[in-house]
Amino acid sequence: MTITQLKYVLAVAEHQNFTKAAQKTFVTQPTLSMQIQKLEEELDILIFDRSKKPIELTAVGQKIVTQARNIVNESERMQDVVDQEKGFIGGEFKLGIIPTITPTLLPMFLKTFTNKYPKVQLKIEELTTPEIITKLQDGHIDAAIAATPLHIERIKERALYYEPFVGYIPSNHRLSKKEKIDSTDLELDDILLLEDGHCFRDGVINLCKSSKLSGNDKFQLESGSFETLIKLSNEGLGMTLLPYLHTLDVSEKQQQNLRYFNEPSPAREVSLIYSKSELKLQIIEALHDVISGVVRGAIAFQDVKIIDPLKK
Amino acid sequence: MTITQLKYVLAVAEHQNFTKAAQKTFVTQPTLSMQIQKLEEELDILIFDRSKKPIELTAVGQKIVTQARNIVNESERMQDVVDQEKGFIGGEFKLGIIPTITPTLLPMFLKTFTNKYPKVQLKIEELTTPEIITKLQDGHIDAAIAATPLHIERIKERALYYEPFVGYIPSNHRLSKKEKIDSTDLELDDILLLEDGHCFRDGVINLCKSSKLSGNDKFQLESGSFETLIKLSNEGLGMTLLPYLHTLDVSEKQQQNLRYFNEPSPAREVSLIYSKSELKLQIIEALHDVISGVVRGAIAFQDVKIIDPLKK
DNA sequence: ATTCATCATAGATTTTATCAATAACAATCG
DNA sequence: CGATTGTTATTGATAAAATCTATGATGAAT
Repeated sequence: MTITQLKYVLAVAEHQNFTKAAQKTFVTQPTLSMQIQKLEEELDILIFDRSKKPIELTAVGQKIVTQARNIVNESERMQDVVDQEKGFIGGEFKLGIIPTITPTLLPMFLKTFTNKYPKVQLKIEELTTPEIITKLQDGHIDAAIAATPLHIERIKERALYYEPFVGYIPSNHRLSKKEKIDSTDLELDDILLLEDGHCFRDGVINLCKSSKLSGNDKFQLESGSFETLIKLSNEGLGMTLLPYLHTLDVSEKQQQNLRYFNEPSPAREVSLIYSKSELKLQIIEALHDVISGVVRGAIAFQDVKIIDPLKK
Repeated sequence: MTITQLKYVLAVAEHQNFTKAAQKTFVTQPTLSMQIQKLEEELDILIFDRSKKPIELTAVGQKIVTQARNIVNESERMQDVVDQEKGFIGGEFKLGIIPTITPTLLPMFLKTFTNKYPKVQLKIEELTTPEIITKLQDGHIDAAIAATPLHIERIKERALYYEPFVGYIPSNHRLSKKEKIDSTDLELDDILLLEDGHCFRDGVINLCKSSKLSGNDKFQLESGSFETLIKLSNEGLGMTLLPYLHTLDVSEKQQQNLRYFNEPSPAREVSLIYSKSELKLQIIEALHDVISGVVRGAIAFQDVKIIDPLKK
């Protein structure tokens, strides 16, 4: 049994296809076939059921894959051990970020980080929360930035900051007169939301439910960006909710439409999350320090009430 | 990095000598040198300090060895995973036993076990408790039977039975008249003990201390076997203490010299202990079931008071 | 029936691990 | 101080293996 063989097994298990797995592992398909056969022979058991289309893991195969992940993870951590001892912080690091955070947060810390840790090659990918979770578990990304708490097994969370929601309320809206709004004021019907799949949407829906209405969805426009939402809102189609950091970017004129919540302001917790296997922990800690340092100045709310991003 | 290379590193780290490590791993010394050099090159760090005699691990080397143990352990568990799924219980299994348990317990369960699990090749080694601890941690034995609790990190304990101490008191002894003895009756000066290194000895010393005397060692005979102790005791050199199972073997005449303790009788807890990595857990469980089943009939004491084997 | 997608097999090739022999080095001893 | 011993490193040869290209086999889809 070799580590290489185990990596091949993981690749095939993931893609359910020898040919694709071969491409991903940069070898030819026969190489994969042979090596996996050798492993199956050594363990004297079938890992894959090749009669099914697409190919499937056998019952034992499932457990073998789990154990293989263990071994491969541990083996990849060897370089971490050495790096840590050398005080070296570098190498490729894949970071996932949810779309509602990227445009505001990324510019805030990216330059600082790459300056401070020039040897780290950050590969940033915009992903939804569910995508992040599976990719973390499969080891396709090293860490991610998402709204928490997620309460997911084998995923660790390290809070970066707490970001309050802010109401964006056009002048013709019923709440426009209020200087500060309250979560009990919200009615799901007249809030413009991001399209489905964004966890920010779920958080907001959850927020409304907890106050008043349980949403009859007769009229709803949904968009993928806050820019669009603001424009729609200006057209008189309803209010919307923005994450605080986003409000720093809106034009001066539109700033007047912002209405903060009475404290405790509803907020989302934004965390750096990563697998419990804690690969590349040095880089994760470096990221955490840079980001929370950079954000600390920008957000200074006292009392917030965290909204659960997953509860539906 | 290959699993083989990691095993070589572990072997050299253990023997502090390439030549010996090569013999233990059944390859030639140049093979070891080369493979370890390759690994050092790949990680770009020195694992061994070859200037020291005998050879030493570098600081990073220490951590690499720890991580290598992880990986090698996990990789060896792969076969376990398969075996478990197949319901197969077999293979080589190295079991350590402390000398004060072997002669009585081994005959009780060995035949039953090998009959029930003919595919397991038990390799039994008699070892002292400290030897067992290091060998468990180094992965040289799979499990061991010893007096517990040990309170050692990374070692799990599964109690097999509780074995009371029994006094062996020759007719001329001051306690001979009593039908049942009490731990407060014991005086360290007149108890014959096994030689140093046997944890049974430590347990007994501890027992006395907790009652009366803190031992001025002006007169002490020490032996390596209970047989000898009994004979010495018969010569009038003092009483001794025997573990209960051992008393089943003494001659009828000598049975009359046995004095049980008032309940709660001091006792030792005997456990199957194994590394937290839980390799070959199926066999460990099989062993546990067989042994505790076989002993259950032999020992039927109600109330015992466990003596700590390590507290000094 | 033919095509397509997919995995297995065969034989050639390259890479790698291992070995035997020996060199290099350091410590020890006479 | 040189010889000896115990140790690791180096070298070149050999065996083992991993991988590749080309092709065969199989089953599903057209």
